[in-house]
Amino acid sequence: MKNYSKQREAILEVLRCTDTHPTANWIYEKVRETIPNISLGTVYRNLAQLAESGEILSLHVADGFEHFDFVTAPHAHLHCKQCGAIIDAKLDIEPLSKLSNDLGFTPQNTIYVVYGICKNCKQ
Amino acid sequence: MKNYSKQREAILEVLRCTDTHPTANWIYEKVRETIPNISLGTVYRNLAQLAESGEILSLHVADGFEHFDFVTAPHAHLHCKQCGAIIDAKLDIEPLSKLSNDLGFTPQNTIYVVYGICKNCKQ
DNA sequence: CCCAAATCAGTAATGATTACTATTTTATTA
DNA sequence: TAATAAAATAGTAATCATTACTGATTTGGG
Repeated sequence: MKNYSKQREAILEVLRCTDTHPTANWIYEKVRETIPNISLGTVYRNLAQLAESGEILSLHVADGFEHFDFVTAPHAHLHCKQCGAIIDAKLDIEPLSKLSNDLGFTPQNTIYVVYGICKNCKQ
Repeated sequence: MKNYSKQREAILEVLRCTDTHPTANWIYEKVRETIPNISLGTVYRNLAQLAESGEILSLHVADGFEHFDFVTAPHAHLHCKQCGAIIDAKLDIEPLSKLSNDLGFTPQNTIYVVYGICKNCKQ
């Protein structure tokens, strides 16, 4: 059902080696350094597939871009409204996925996004 | 700085009277019933302004649409990957924004999205 | 080696959102 | 009430992240 591809491997590798939360286009530019003729569509398709299978996390914040995260363990994302940075934060509360059972909802994963202003932008 | 407009009033009224989490276009269609020649751009502009001022909540989930919520108090959103429904859920944990973080981040509001499958779609 | 399914590169199309402009509305002051 | 500037609007055009499509290439199992 799911075959190996060196493109997908390279995409995962790029994501593994960054601590930011890049967009598809950023990853595309990065992967092009090793696979110059890779297609942007290929990047999108593989990212969607990896997110679907739970290997990576897809993150939608209020900047109009889809962001990706190699870390799938529950954690919070602090999104600076000014500079656009997405900062990881430890989650020292119980994940929400435990809560939603009384509604008959089967949770798969939870995204926490805190909007605000980061340290740098505040001065 | 901010003047009254009957268009903004109508947009807020539509949002106040729905328990779903509509998109700009859905709100546009609804407001057109009372203001037939309102412009879609006007709906977008006012929703952005209302979200910016904190009167409503802007919600980005993995369906490519921006959704809006009249309820600004912290609560979780259960998003069904199958039918696309967004269901409100009580938040019986301490909101993330209250948590002190040593990252120097100034939180303004937090969005909680739980992805999964809803009761109906599960059968 | 052979074949079917999966994946790809390259390109075109989609469509939610934003930008632009000339006109109208609002709030204030005289 | 009239005059004025700022804010908001309708209508339309432009943007651009993402998706869809197509014919070629790669993968994996027998």
